Amino acid sequence: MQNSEAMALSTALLAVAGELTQRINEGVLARGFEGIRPAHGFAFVRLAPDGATVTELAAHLGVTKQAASQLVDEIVRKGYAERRAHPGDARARLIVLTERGWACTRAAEEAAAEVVRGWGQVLGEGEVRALWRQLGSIAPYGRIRPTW
Amino acid sequence: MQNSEAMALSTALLAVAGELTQRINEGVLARGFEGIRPAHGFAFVRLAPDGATVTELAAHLGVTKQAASQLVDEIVRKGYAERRAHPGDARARLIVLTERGWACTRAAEEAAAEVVRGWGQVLGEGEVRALWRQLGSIAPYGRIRPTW
DNA sequence: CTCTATGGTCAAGCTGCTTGACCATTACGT
DNA sequence: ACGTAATGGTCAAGCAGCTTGACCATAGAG
Repeated sequence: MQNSEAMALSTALLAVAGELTQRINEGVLARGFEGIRPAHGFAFVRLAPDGATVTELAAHLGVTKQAASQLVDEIVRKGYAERRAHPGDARARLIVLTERGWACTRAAEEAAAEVVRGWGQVLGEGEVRALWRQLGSIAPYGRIRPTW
Repeated sequence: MQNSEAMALSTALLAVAGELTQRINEGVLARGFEGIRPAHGFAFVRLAPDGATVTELAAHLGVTKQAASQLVDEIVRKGYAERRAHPGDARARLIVLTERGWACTRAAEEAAAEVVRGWGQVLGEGEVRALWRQLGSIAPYGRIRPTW
């Protein structure tokens, strides 16, 4: 594959990713969750299963732990998460989603599903699943870099 | 497709996009083009064919024209582009890439090709082309939003 | 039971974006 | 033509989110 073709593929991927991010964020805001930015969504993804420490969150987001701490301040202040004592390490705090945080996460899933349904109308269900499988097998582990 | 599946697909897409952006940027820097950020790359894409005005660039990047103007200041100062008189509109200026700007664009294409080759080793050439076709048909027109 | 490493926060600074104001040129309405 | 509004662009100030640097509390290693 030629370099220019690789760049065309890259551009298409980044365009789709940019639009997806924007539409999910708009969908979340439209469902009444104010003051939420895409970076918060990436944080929620990491917090959702069982919570995480500030340091773990920082690694997931690819920022300093100070920045992650500030982000946690913000979502705590807005009622989406809370800091709890960490079981087994008195230094650490476990950040967990509140019920409102979970509701926000569900809203993001709904918004994502809306966008993906639109893809399904263009590509068909089978191709969307193929896309999922392909992206899943080339996606890096663990970390998401919301910076570009 | 369930909401949680749509979110998993979205997460994979965004993870791939984030890694791609990072790797392209690293590749460009490694080829000796300093002081370049991903946002510059998105600008170069718009400037490459025939140049563009600041306002057009702002629309492409999804930022204010003041921000686009500052970005142009920066890439002009670093020697990647220059402002020329606009033929046919004395208010406007046409921003065009310099030879160094073109060299940087080619470096970005090489870096993108490296990443895509890696995908080819996992998926195979045919699937990568399928990915390209699928993404191309769901990509939005014109604008890229480098904000999330 | 020191000594070092780790989790977390506070404080200050920087960068890239925004809003607001303004000038030059163009397009429109009469 | 001519005056008014719209458009392209820049200057200036402010702000939000990130960084670096310093620091404290607890954990783990010897």
